[in-house]
Amino acid sequence: MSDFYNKVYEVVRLIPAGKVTSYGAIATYLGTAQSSRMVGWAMNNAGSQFPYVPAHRVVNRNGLLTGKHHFGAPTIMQELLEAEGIQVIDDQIIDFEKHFWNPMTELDME
DNA sequence: ATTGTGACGTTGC
DNA sequence: TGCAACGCCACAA
Repeated sequence: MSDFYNKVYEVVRLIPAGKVTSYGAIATYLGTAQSSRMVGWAMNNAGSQFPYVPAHRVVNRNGLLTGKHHFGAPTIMQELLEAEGIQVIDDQIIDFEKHFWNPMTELDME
């Protein structure tokens, strides 16, 4: 497993409940801001990772649940987010920026 | 080594 | 304001 993937999973696991972040934010934190797509693709294998990777807390820059189809059921992602107190309407996170969790701002001081 | 793709992002029309 | 196209990097075949 490439470190890139590992880092992605690591950061995603660090996302506190009730918070969300974007693929681009993670990519930028990892230093590969242009590889935002890679982040999403990494999540593709997240299901095989342990422990559980809260991929539902990772959305696109629009706060849209673009990857919900990869959860097995298109409703799981929204359900999980709502369970954490995040309002989701039509795959769109309400107050996205308010729930936004920036990895470089939160754990940049290393 | 080359080609294709991807849960994104940004720019242009 | 909405949709289309391009770019970009890393990984799989």
